[in-house]
Amino acid sequence: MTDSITAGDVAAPSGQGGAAATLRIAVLDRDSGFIQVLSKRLDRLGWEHRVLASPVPADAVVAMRLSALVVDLAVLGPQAWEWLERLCGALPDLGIVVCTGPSTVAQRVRGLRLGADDWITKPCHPEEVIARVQSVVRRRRRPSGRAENKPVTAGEVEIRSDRFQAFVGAASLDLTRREFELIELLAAAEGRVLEREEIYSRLWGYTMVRGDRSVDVFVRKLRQKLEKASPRWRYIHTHFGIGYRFAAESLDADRVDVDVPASVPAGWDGRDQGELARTHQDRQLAPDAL
Amino acid sequence: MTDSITAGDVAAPSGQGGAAATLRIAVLDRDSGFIQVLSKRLDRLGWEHRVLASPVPADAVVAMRLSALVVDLAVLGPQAWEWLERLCGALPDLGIVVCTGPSTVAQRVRGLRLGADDWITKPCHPEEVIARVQSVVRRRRRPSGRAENKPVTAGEVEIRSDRFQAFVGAASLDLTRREFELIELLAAAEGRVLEREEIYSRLWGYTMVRGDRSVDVFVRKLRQKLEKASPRWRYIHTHFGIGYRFAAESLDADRVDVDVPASVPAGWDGRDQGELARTHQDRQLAPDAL
DNA sequence: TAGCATTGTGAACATCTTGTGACGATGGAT
DNA sequence: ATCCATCGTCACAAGATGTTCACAATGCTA
Repeated sequence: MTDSITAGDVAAPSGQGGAAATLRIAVLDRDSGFIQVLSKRLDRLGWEHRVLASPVPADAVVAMRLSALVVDLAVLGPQAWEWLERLCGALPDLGIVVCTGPSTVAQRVRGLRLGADDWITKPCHPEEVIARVQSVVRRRRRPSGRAENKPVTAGEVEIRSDRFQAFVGAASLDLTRREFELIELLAAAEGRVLEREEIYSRLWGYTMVRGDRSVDVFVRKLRQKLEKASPRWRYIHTHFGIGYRFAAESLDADRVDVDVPASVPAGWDGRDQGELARTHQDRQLAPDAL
Repeated sequence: MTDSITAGDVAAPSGQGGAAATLRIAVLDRDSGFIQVLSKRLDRLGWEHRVLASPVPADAVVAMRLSALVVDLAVLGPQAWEWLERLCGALPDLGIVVCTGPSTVAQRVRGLRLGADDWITKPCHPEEVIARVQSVVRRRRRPSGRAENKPVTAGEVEIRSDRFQAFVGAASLDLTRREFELIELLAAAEGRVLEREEIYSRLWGYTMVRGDRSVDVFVRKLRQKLEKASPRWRYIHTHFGIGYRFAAESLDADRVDVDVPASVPAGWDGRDQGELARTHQDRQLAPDAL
């Protein structure tokens, strides 16, 4: 929206390979001494960072794609709480570290309850600020074991996180980054329905605005590539008014294959397969398909 | 910016349908005063917690299946760092909050780098400890959300919130979003009568205008689908002038099955089953049915 | 039993959602 | 500087879902 910092996009929250990803930080503060010292440290660490001197609208913060934000509530003035609450609501994935002057226990508790991840009282040592930011960010990327994950298979496709790519046999689906993130996310949900909002916030890192069609568009692109590579299967199922569900289902009439064995009793729906083949719209499978 | 900590001061951001999951906490400390006050607070919150007085081997901590651990490094003695590092390595998902006496910046940074999620300096207010523990735990269980809920069963139907759908055996009821929300709401009420106004406001989010028939219409749609999928049962009962009640009742003459035992007094109405089968209308239950 | 109020029904109508193809912006690579 | 891949937004069309309405059926009260 407003501006980007420098380099291309920072690793999406979900993403990240093994190496310590570069962090992208913003500091919202006016204390020039503090800023100067902190900036110097951040530079040395190689973290992308920028300094904001005045309350930035939550939307603008969203556009910055930050890993974390260090903020002095004093800069925000009277609407500090409101601002904080809105920001936390819009960016559940953003690490927020309040670093501000003397405060009461009640204030700190309130800030933390509103969604702040940490609260540091000034004066403080910049090294501690950095350590706490790291701590906050560290927790965010939980399933760090991406590298160790075995490849996931569903129907004919094999999703290999180590290559950021999906395959059918030896052929690559040639997925782009977003497409891969999407299929990975869906497949990881193991047949659960994921709401659009959740998909969006996990892929893009912030809250979806009403009317955004990005998820739909990427689902279509993914479907096209899946269809081309594995025409006899359906993988992504639409749940009207809700979102999408990933489950490999064979279109071959003689049997109903699903990536989860021991699952679908035949005659799962009373609908004929033909209709399934015609549309992505989908009825639920048996509950025990999980 | 002044405020006190009153009871329901700030709703947890996670708020919404799912009741705040019970947390399981351990406190490793010897400061009896601190422990006593903190325990009292934890009790009131309904969190499961236990107090440990001496360094517990990491394996033992694993077995406790904690959400978070509050620890005073002083208890650990000289091997505190080593212990901390081992624990963090073994349980990357465990929230670790160090709560200990005066320390240097270097010590705090070291602790945080080793894997601690937060560091509180004593003396401190127990409310702040709790708020920081919540903050630490908050992000850890984000993606779970709705998936945690076990499926609800009533009569022949199984309501699965992870699929936004209800099933009878292997067959889906093919509910739309609103229909599903309705059955979910009714079923969650466990046999209580829900007034129209309440149903409306919980599903639509605003208050019902007089004369709005939406709830009735959706009840009918739901009934149709339930009837088709499970003809020998009645699930939604009308309470004239009030609203609806969800309870699985078998139409088979030999016995009256109800999903909520002890709710419907036998011979609950003096009506014969035949009439029940003919209409949805339903007399009030005995007062204790509430 | 009559009469009014409440609820059940079916269908028409209004909205909202999703699938799709195309386009312009952006950033990296050649 | 130019070319290419990717992304995200639009506008449109086809469907699905949600709402409203008129009327029938049922319940409650006088």
